[in-house]
Formats: sequence, C-alpha cells, structure tokens
Amino acid sequence: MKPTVHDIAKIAGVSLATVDRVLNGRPGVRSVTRGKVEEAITSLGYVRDLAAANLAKSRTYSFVFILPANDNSFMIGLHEEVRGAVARSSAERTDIRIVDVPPFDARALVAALEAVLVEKPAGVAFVAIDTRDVRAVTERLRQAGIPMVTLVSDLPDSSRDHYAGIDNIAAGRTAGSLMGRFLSGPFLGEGGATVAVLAGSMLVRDHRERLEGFSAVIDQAYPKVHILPVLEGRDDPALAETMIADTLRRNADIAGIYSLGAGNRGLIRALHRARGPSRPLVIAHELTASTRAALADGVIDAVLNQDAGHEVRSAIRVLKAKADGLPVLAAQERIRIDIFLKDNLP
Amino acid sequence: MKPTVHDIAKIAGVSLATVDRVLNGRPGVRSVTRGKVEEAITSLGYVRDLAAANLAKSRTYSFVFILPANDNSFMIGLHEEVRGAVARSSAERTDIRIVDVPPFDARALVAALEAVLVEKPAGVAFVAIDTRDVRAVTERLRQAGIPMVTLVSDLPDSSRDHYAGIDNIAAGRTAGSLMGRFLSGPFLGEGGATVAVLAGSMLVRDHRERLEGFSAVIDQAYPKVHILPVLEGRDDPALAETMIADTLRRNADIAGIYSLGAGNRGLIRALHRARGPSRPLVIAHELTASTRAALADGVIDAVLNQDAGHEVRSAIRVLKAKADGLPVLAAQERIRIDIFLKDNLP
DNA sequence: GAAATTCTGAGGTACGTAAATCAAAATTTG
DNA sequence: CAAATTTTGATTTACGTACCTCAGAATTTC
Repeated sequence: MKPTVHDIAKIAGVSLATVDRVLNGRPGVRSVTRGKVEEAITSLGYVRDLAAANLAKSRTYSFVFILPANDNSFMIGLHEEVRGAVARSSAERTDIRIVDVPPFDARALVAALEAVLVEKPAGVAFVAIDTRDVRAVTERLRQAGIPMVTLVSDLPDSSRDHYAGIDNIAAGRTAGSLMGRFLSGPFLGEGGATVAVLAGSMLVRDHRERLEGFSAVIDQAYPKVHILPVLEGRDDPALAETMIADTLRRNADIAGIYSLGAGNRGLIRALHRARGPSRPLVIAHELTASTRAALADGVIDAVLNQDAGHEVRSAIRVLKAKADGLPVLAAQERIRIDIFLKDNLP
Repeated sequence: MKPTVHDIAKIAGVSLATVDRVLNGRPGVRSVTRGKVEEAITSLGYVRDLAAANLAKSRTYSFVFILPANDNSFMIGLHEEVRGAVARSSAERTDIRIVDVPPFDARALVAALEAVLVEKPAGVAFVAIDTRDVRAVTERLRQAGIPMVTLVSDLPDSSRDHYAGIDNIAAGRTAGSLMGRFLSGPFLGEGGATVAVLAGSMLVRDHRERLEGFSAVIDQAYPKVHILPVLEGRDDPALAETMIADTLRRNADIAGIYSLGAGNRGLIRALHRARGPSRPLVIAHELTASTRAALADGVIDAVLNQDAGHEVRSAIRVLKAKADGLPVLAAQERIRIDIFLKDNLP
C-alpha cells in the first residue's frame, strides 16, 4: 500500500496537522520536529497523491496561451489545437485562455506578457520573438514565479522554463542534406545547381536558425550547390507567390527551392503556374492541406513538419509539471522533426 | 462551476443514491426515474470527475505487458521503457507487470495471453505474432472484456482495441523512396543497381509489411533498381553479420542495403569489415547506439525509427482510456516514423 | 385489500489531502 | 517563576465520487 499522510504522522510520532504543516511549508514547526517528519517522509518513500491534493484544493490550473494572429495554415492549425485543448480542459482540471497578438510584433507580445504578469496564471505559453524587451519581461515573469514555455519559436538563454518546438538548426540541416542528396542525382553534374530560399522573416529566430542549418550543410557537403539571397515573404501567401514567380522568371536554371517558413499556398500556386520543362526540387516546412496535396502531386518533394498538436499538449504537460514543481520527462517532451515524402503521408 | 452528482440530484428531483444507481448501472431504478436522471445529466453536461472517482474506488489500473525476450537493442530498449513506466506507475495509479516470452514463438505468446485471461487485469499490451491461435485468444480476451493493445507489431482485423506502432507499409515505402532517390545520383546511371534486403523473419507482420512497401515503391518508381532475395537474419546480430558478409562477397556490385529488422550490430560489423572502394547506400530501422554511431560515421545513410518510449506511453494511455470507456485522441496516439539523417540526430 | 415485491430516499463512511479552529503543551522571554 | 509566545495535537469540514445500509414509499401480485 502506498504510504499516506497518516502513516507519516504515525512514524514521526506527530499529529496530522504537523505533517500537513511540513508538507505545505506552513509556519509553526520547530526544526527538530520538521526533521523528524521529513525523515519519516523519506524513509517511507512518501509521494503526495496529486489527484487527491487537487481534489481537496479544488484546484484548476489556469494557463494563458499567447498566439500570433497569423493568416497561414500552420498558425491557424496551432490555434485550433489550443482550442481543442480548451475543449478538453474541464476534464484535465485546466482553464486555458487564448490571447491573440499581431504577428511579428514584439511590442504587442511584451504588452500581452505584462498583462499576464498582472493576471498571475499558473503558467503561460507564447510564440517568442527574440528581442531585448521580450527577454526583459520573461525575467520579470520568472521572478513572479510564473512558469513559461516558448512555443514553436524559442528564446534561448532567457528565463523561460521550457521550449515546446523543434530544433530548427537540425531542421535546416536536414533540409540541406535532403536537398543536396536529391539534387546530386538528376540535377547536378554539369558544374552546379542554384537553389532559392523562401523565408518568412529573418527577425524570428526559428527562420534564422533553419537558414543557418541549411546553409551550413550545403556549404560544407555540397559545394556545387549555390544558394540565392533569401526571399522574405512574411509568411504571407500572396507575397510569397509573387516573389517565387519573379525568381523563377529571372533564374531559369533554378534546381531547388527551400521554403523554410509558412505561406506555402503562394509558393505552390507559383509552382503550378510556372510549369516549365523540368520542375525544381522543392522542400518545404509544415504539413498543411496545401503542402500535403502538393506532396501527393509531386510538386513538393519533401515536407518537414512539426506537429502543432504535440507541441500544444506538451506545453500543457510541462506547464502543469512546473506548476507542481515536478520534473518533466525530457524524452517525452522532445518535439520531433517529421519528414514526409509522398510515401509516408499519414 | 462544473456540475456534480448533487446538481443532478437536485435537477432531476431525486436523491443522490438514485443518481449513483443510474451513473454506475446499479439495479433498482424504474425506467421513468432513470430517464429523468439521464435527462438531467445531459442537460447539465455532467462529466464524472475521474480523479475523484478513482480516489473513491482507490483504483489502480493493472496492466500486463507481454514482451519478447529478444537480444537486440530495440527490444532491450522497449523493455527499458516499460520498466521506466513501472517506476512511474505509482504516481499514475497503474500497476504494470512485465511478462517475458521467447521471441518468434506464437505458442508461448498464446500461453501468456491465456494466463492474462485468468488474471483478468485492466488491460494487456503485447507484441503480436500473426497466427490463427493468437487471433483466437484475442477474441476470447475481447469477450472477457479485457482491453488489448498490440505493440510494435500489429494484428489487424482481430479483436485488439488499438495498435501502438508505426505504419510499416508506409515505413517500407519511405525506405524505398529514399533508396531510389539517393541511388539515382551517384550509383545509378549505367543501367541499374542491385539492392539487398535484410529482414528478421517473414513470419512477423511488421517485417513482411516493410518489405511489401519497399518493393512496391522500387518496382513502380525505380524500375532500374533490382532487389535480391530477402535475407532472414532472425534479428540476430551474429547471423546477420555472416549473411551480409556473404552477400557482399558474392555480389560485388551491391549499391544499396535495406535492413528492415533488428540485429543491426551485425550488419554494421560486416560493413566495416568489407570496406571496399565504394560503400553501399544503407538504410536501416531503429535508432540504437550502434545505428546512431554508424549514421554519424557515414556507414549508414538513413535510419527509420519508431520511438519505443512513445509507443509504451501511448499504449498505457490507450489502455487506461479503454478501461474507462473513454475515447482516445487519435492524433495524439499516432506513432510516427522518424527519419534520421546524420543531420537531425537528437 | 393485504402481502409481497420493487423502488427510492436519507444518511453514513470511505478515498487521500488541504485547510481551518481551538485548546493544550512546550518553550522562550522578562 | 510567571507571563507571553511559539509549537503541537485533536478534531472538523471539504473536495467529488463510490458504495453501503436501512427504512419507507410505491408498485405489483394474489
């Protein structure tokens, strides 16, 4: 039988009230007595029954999710996953509030985080933007004891407790490696190949890191591949379409395209329009309805994906654990880079 | 506030005892009264507080995991993950027992499942072997109301409730696609390429399915690639080593190897020994210490992986849900095929 | 219409923990 | 050494559900 507070009281030779005082850090216990109780706890291997404790406290974990109100499918999907979690929230003793902020707007994010500071929820998750101001607020949140999880885009070396997202450098490297290997066959050979890169914005860390990883692998392992200057499409389908169409028109010899941000609907439209003699090899991020269809059609060759549902559920699990002061299972919470070819679409 | 049994009693105009009788399917309630209560339940949107219910019942979920006592790293890792779950079990109200059976032994598996039938745990997970006898026992388990989850290797169209493992046909297709594309470059060209396939046993479904998917893609999309007859290494490193060494000696022109089972330590040893002028392209399954090292060294080019930890945790979640008659979150429980190149090793 | 049977209500105890009150004991302070 | 203070004990209520008993009401059966 699992030991209970009653067992501790018996072993330590104190009353239930004293055990409770020790367990919950309440005042009014001499250090001698506290020592006896703690000894009994460790000797019995007592672990508090969280379900019973939460029941007694009639506790609900209140979390805030700050999400950019982006127009692209990935962010819309992320929103949906959080809404799904809200729907399940009553059964999980959580109470999740969604706060929308304008995309790529550090000041709006800071303002939202400051509001969190006032509200004092049990935890907050947000898509980070990497600026000094944002870092500064996170430090204030940490001091206020509010657990923080960054979602999708990280803020390394800051006060955040955890990052629920993929390793974007590794993602970029993987894209580079696939690009290099796939190109080595039918495309390369006569001297070299030109590759275009479409990003959302170099201001967000995840995009910077993907480019970094991609370039590193290409430069090092596939020196015959030449990367054009990055196109910044602000994750906007319409903008992406014109940029890609322009680039394809100007550089007839483009052998590959790496789309490391969102807004792939535009990219795909441009590709469909530009049906030339030989289509370029395309590697994109995020499996959405449109990229999935493009993969199946052979317009896109590979899609690297992060599962928004996993990220949201992981963020919630981690916030809960942090709120309870429990350790997190790192292996469980690592968000993986999914690689989809047309053959392993789920 | 979430509605409770008290609210139901009040709304339905009955006593708490009657609500309890309805909720827990106890006898002694007229259908008119039952109707009133059920109406109140739906109108209030009542959902039973599982944590409180489990506390009241002082319930622990007892699960049995039947695992083959294989010598390869993957199965050893799987064992470890289950043991990890056992270690965490007290906090999760689970009580997991591990039963070891000899590998590739359908009769031993049947015997273990029959023992489960007697023990009547809250659920059972097992690595399936696809025979009539095994199917027959699962039907008896289903009739006994014991939730079943197949782990790693499935038993489709049987009485099992869920499969915690990857789609092996898709995995095989993915391997075929990578093999075809990677070979198209440096290896192919002058007419064709020869590929060897190393499996564990064609008696287990997962291996059959991987081969099926692999062959389908190669035959259809890469007709220049020729697949040698399958080698069956019984997931045994020593046997695999001699088989691969033999094959490499006999067929000097081998361009690729697809290792779809376990026992890769042997494969890797053979590859290291046989350092010829041009090394073959190698795609293997399961990321273990040895395949990871081989990937990093460039001896293996790609590894398809299933995360044993995820599979075990998913199996437990599903068994719990089935035991409680709750729905499972399909998206959460889908086990993904990880593709590792040397660039995205975790 | 009485007896037998079936329903229903009221109430309690339990699960393991939290949190509170109040009295009693121990300790410290002056 | 008495008074003030701190520490501890005993007890209670609560969280939401499960499960039990027993009495009384309603219904059915003869």
